Amino acid sequence: MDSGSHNSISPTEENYLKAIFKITAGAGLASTNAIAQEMETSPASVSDMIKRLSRKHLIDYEKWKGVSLTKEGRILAITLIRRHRLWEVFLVEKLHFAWDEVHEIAEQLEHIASEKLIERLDEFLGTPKFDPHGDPIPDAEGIFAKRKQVLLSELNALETGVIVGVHEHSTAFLQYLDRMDLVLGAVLKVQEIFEYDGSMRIELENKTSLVLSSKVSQHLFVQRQKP
Amino acid sequence: MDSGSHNSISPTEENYLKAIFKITAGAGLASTNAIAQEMETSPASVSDMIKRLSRKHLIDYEKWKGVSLTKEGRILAITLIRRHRLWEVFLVEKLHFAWDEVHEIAEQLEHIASEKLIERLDEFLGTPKFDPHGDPIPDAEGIFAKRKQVLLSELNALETGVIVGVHEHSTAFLQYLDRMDLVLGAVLKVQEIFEYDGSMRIELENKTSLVLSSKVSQHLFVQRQKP
DNA sequence: AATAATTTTTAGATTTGTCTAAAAGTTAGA
DNA sequence: TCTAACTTTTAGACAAATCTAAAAATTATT
Ligand SMILES: [Mn+2]
Ligand SMILES: [Mn+2]
Ligand SMILES: [Mn+2]
Ligand SMILES: [Mn+2]
Repeated sequence: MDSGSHNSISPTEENYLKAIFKITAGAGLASTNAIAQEMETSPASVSDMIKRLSRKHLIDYEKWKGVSLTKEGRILAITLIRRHRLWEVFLVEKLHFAWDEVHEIAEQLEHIASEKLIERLDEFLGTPKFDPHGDPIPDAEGIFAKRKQVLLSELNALETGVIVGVHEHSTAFLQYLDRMDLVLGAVLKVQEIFEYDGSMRIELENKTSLVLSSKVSQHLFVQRQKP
Repeated sequence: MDSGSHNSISPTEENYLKAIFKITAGAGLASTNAIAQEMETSPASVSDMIKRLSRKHLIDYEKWKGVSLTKEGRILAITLIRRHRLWEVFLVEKLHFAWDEVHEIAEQLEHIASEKLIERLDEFLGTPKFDPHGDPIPDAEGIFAKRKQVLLSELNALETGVIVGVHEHSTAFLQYLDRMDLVLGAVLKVQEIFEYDGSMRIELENKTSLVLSSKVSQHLFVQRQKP
């Protein structure tokens, strides 16, 4: 169950590990301030928590230097991400939640402690490789699926792509995409790119034509389609 | 969301409300000692918690007198029971857990706060009326399904009954029942009752004959079958 | 290099939930 | 009724997680 230290870990500690993983992208250093911002808490609280996580050997830490995850800490963080994304799949696929409604609930569900539960859930869902936002779901060994993807903004005129993920997870963005039928799996063709403001005109399969701001095209992941 | 008081309620507080509901069966008084036993904690801690719950108007309390749930506290307790039992159905029906494995996990899942989640789950499960142990699941208005049931020990010789629930939820008992094929829905006929120790011989549909101790027959709920 | 700005840590409080030990109140027995 | 047994409450401590304010260290600027 508790891979490594027999010390139990609280939901709060788990959230810190996830935050550090996110900041460091798995390896590298996270600053106190960056963690405080990610956790929406004060730097002083982060300093306290850093000591706790360090005592539990979940992070490496030297005063004034920033922190990095230990192997054990990284495994735990990836487990958390696996749980979070599997629950998101469950909420969307089985309970028919919209993709902008699931994050908050998964944020709670990810802390349910039962290895068997998550493996059964994975099986029940058909071992999905990506969550409803297109983010990869690490397998039981912690390996993330990889995929050739680029930002929509990197496509050139006349190129075709399939939407496979979002680079921003805000409710506002997700609801905007829904409204525009820019859902995962949608195929689009870039018609023209306006140098003036970086916006682009695209066409969907049903011939709908849309103009997307550069902010939108920079937050959508697509897979190039060779014609 | 928070029916009534805008004050948030912690998982611990929720567990206390469930304990008080269980002791009082919805109405009546619960003593400090009884709550301490149910919560597996000290009477001193219970005294502290009683003050907190009283301040939040979830229980009525006068020193030295014992506590009772307010309307709001009772609604919350029933909501918890609803969540717990719905999750147990999910774990058994969808994730194929055994009935003796689900309590601990449901004990965690019941604290996930999202009204929409539980209503969607209910729908997904087909609005079940009873959980895997035969306990009634209150509906969204807090109404428990009722059912004519008696303890197996109340049946007379030659009477027939269907197993509909258990009156004890220990792992040992549930696993014993599994081993004996005494599962929910099993039909049995009382063949004879031994006055010596109150044990009874029963026959299952597949003609298996078993002798059950009085301890077993006093912890199994059955529905009488008119022949 | 000296100073200013920023980042990080420490100090001291607070809330929640728990504990043990001791005091206070209630109930039951002789 | 008076004492014994019990239940319940209070007192005082502690760990987790947070906060604000202040001190210390680092980094950037002149
Ligand atoms: Mn999410
Ligand atoms: Mn996601
Ligand atoms: Mn249970
Ligand atoms: Mn149950």
